[in-house]
Formats: sequence, structure tokens, C-alpha cells
Amino acid sequence: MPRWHPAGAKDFPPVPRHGAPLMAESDPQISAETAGATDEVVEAELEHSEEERASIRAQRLGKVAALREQGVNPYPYRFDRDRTISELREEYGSLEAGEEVEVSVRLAGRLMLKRDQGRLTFGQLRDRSGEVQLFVSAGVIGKEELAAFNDLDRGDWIGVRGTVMVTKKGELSVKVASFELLSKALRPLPDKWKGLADVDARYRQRYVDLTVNSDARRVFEIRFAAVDSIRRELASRGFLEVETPLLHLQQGGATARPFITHYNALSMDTYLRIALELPLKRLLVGGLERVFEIGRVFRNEGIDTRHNPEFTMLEAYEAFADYSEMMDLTELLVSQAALAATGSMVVTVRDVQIDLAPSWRRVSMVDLISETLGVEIHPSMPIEQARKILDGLGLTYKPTWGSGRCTHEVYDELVEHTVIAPTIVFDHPRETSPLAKPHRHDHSLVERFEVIVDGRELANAYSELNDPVEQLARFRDEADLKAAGDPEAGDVDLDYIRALEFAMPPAGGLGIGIDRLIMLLAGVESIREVILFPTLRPEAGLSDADFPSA
RNA sequence: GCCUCUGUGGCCAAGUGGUAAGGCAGCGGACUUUUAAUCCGACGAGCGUGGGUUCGACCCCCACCGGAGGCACCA
Repeated sequence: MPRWHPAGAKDFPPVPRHGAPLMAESDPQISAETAGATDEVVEAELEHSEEERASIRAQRLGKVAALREQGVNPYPYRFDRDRTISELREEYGSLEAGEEVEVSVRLAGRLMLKRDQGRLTFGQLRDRSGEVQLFVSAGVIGKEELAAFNDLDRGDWIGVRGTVMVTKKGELSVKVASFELLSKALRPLPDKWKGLADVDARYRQRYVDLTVNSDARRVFEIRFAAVDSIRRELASRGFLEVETPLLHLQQGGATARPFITHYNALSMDTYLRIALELPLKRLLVGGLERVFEIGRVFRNEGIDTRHNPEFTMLEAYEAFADYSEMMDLTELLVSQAALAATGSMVVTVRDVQIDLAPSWRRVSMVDLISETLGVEIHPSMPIEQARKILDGLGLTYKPTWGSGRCTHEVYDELVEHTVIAPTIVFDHPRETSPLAKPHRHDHSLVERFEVIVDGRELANAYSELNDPVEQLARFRDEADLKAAGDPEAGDVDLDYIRALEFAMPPAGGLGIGIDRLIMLLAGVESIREVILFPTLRPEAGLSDADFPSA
């Protein structure tokens, strides 16, 4: 238990004061002016204005050089911190205004704010856990050390040692007994009140965004907590987390245009993966039974508020299960992630409250179309009839489309975006779902569902196709499309077929777009807000000229 | 790829044909309980880049570069 006692008591002996005037030593122009010689004054004024005109970066480089001259390393190697700021707050948060504790603490962090009061300076120190005020008094550390503290800049990393106190106004503070510079910032932090507003700069210099914008930190805290929750939930159910190759020899697992790269040692092109599916299902063949991967996939497509060329997918596969177990699993993973990340299963997107708690509505695609539009369309109906329905709805279609594709089109264009509350839309047309297992009762359908929240697809799941003969036939259809010029069509993955021929157990599979889940949980509208370093075009104008050495 | 909007000192931000407000930070000074501290003082940009129109352009036009949103495309 910490012992507290009234303010005023000191943990550290007062630092002896040094008689030297504060600025005289470090400010040559002042001594020059007081010297009175005309030439010297003119020279000093010149020097003075030059100093003022120097860029902030040049001034800081000057400070770095000055420190080195004094034998101080502006970039030392380590600091012994004994607690984080949030730990400090937990321990001493109940102190009353004016109280002080005779315990020395050692904190490290970034100096975010400085308030110079003359013989007293307040600082604001931030570490990863929070912020705390620094109370830096000449009476404690002496004039010289106070001057040195005042010479620090916003953005510098520092370590401090001191006692814990609460000011008259009730602010928990560390009364600094000593401090050291841990890393000197050469560039100034953005406006202390407005922060960094320019979105371009926020994405390119995410380090600055994270430093000054608490909203940015909040989004990524949500992201880390949500992903952590998903991992724990899956692990607790016996799912094994695995890592599979990013470099693929064949294009497959989804329909998307891939990035192609070249592997010199083998003198061949390889694809960056567009999905996790096929390697994971090979592991089901291998008997791992429950596997998942959370990983980056790459699609060579455009960038917009919902698409980044590299993004994060969760895929999970469970042997002996079908898509109905995947429905339960999806509800569980998403609702628990929301709870872990935000403290609530209710999220707010554009002022709309959405409850992610189980159980979600479950409705078949054709029923949902019927309910929303009053239109009865079904993948099994004659194509002429389906076309009439699309005509009636003002939708266009291609001559190659069957009734399944037409049904899906109605759903995509007119229904999906109207679904706000989390909804499991199941039994998709077989025609538009080449990787799912045919429906056990209706072969115009497949056992597939998507989860729609706020009008957007959040998850996609199947009863996985494990019939090698049918899989090969579907691969060949795709290969024909690719040969005909469709860049999104996949290759025939003969090794995958061979794997299926060793028999893959019946299984349910689930994919969740992690970035979109985080958007939902954080209530943000752009995928770039949930990706630390979103893909951007090369920055214009940044050059060596921006980095003069002195 | 197309359309609309947008780019002003380190950051925020006004100005939209007549020769660049203001704030923050930085610099000098005052101040031992501030919390976007306050007060005083001095300083800093020719307005994304390149052309063009004009007596004159940050403001108008064109192209290019970066960014945002939308469309197309895409799960």
C-alpha cells in the first residue's frame, strides 16, 4: 500500500542551485548586446534574426548539436520505466487535491504539451496507456535543470523520475526530480488543439495522426481488440491458427484480379493470394479439422471507401459442420468482437444504432426479395419469366444470364442495401456461387449465406464443396473463361483436386472481411480509416531538399 | 477510366482579379498551481507544379501531380 502524506514533503533533496543566470550562457546575443560595442550589436542582431528565421528543423538540429557538445546523447539507448501512466493512475487516482506521496516513480513517454509559468513549468506526458501532468519546479530541480526542461520541445520522448502529487486544482501530477531526453524530435507536432486535419497527411504520416488524433488511436484500439477477440474465441473452440503462402502458383479461391510478381530463382511469375480458401481446405484434407487464418489478401482492383488493394480476411473451416453451424459461429465471433472492442454489442453508424447481439434474423434470399419488393423470383424458374421480372423492375441483364444470376441481380441491386440490422441471407443461386456445395433439397441453390449489416456484406459462408469431380469441372469452366480473357477467372489447381481426391471431410467455411467489420465497430465510413497504412499514390514533392543536414 | 470538389508558412485557417487576415507552434521577454495557461514583443509564406489570359492572378483558363467523394468496375 502506498503511504501518503500532506503536500510539501519532499522525497528528494533539493537540487543545489547554480548561480549562473539562465539565458546568459546559451544566448550569445544577449551578452553581446550588454557588451555595448556597436559592431557587436549589429552582428548580434543579425545573428538574432537569422536564428529566428531558421526553420524549426534547423533550430532543432542546433539543439542536437549543442547537446552533443555538452556530452549529452540526444538519442540514448534505454530508460528504466517502472510503470505506465495508466498504472500510475490506478495506484494514485484516489489522491485528494494537494496530497503528495513519498514514492519515486519512473515514467517514459512523449512530451505533448508544455506550459511555462516562469519558475514552474507544467508538462503533459503521454505513453501508450494515457497522459499525466508533469510538475517541474525550479524549487525542486533548480533553475538550470528547469531551463533544460523548457528547452525540450513538444514531441520529444523523455523519461522522468519524480514523486506523485495532486495539484490544488486536483490534477494528478508527477513532481519531476529529474528527467532525461530519450529522443529528440526534429519536426514540430501539428497544432495542439486542431491536430492534423489533412486526410492525405493523416494517411501518409500515420505516425503523426496517431500521435495527435485520439480518434485515430481509438479506431486502431478497436481493431486490435476485435481481432484479438476473434482469435481467442476461435482458439477456445479448438480452431488452429495457421499460416499459408501468400505467393500462389495458381489463381484461385475467389474471383478477383490478382497481383502478379516475379520470382527470380524459379524464373516464373507468381500471384499474390486473392483468398485463403484453397490452402486451408487442404488442411482439412490433412485432418486438422478446425483451422483458421487471419491474413492479408491482395486484389488488383480499384480503391474506394470500401476497397483497399490489400486487406485482411478471416477464413475459418470446421470439419463435420455445414453452413448452419457457420451461422452460429459468425454471430458469436462478430458479437463478441464488438463487445470486446467497444464494450457493447450495439454499434452506431451514421446515427443509426445497430444491435449485433445474437440471434440475427435468418431469411432466404428469395424470401427476402419477395418481402422487400413483393416479387416472386427463383433460380429454378424459366429464364423468360425471370427476365420479365427484371424488366418490370427496370433492371438490365445479359443474354448469358440464367434465372439464378437474374435472382442475384435483383437482390444485389434492390434488396441488399435496404438491410440494416444484422441479417443472415441464405440459400444463394447456384449459378453465382461456384465454390459452394449444392443445396441438399434444391439444386438450383447452394448452401451459402452472407451476413448483411448496414446494407453491406460483412461475411460469406458455405457448406464447402468437397466433391473432387464436380470441383474439377468447375475449375475447367473457370479456366475456359480465363482463356477467353476474363482476368478474374481462376486456374485449374490440379493439386487441390488431388487433395480432394484424398477426401476432404464435410465442412462449413466462413470468411469475414476484417476491415469492414472494424469499420462497422468503429463507426467509420472509409476503409482507409481502419488500415494503418492505406495504399496511396507516391507522394509528390518529398525530396532530399527537405532534409538539409544543417 | 469518367464526374464533382479540393491543395494557401511546420500545423489549423481566411481571402476568390489589384498585389497574402488570424490562430497554434517556433523565437525574445514576464510570471511557482497551469491544463488549448495568460500577457507583451519581434519574425516567418507569394498561395501543389508548369503554361496561358490580363495593365495586374492565390483568385479566370489549360495541362499535369496529390487528396476526398461519387460513378463505373469490383465482393
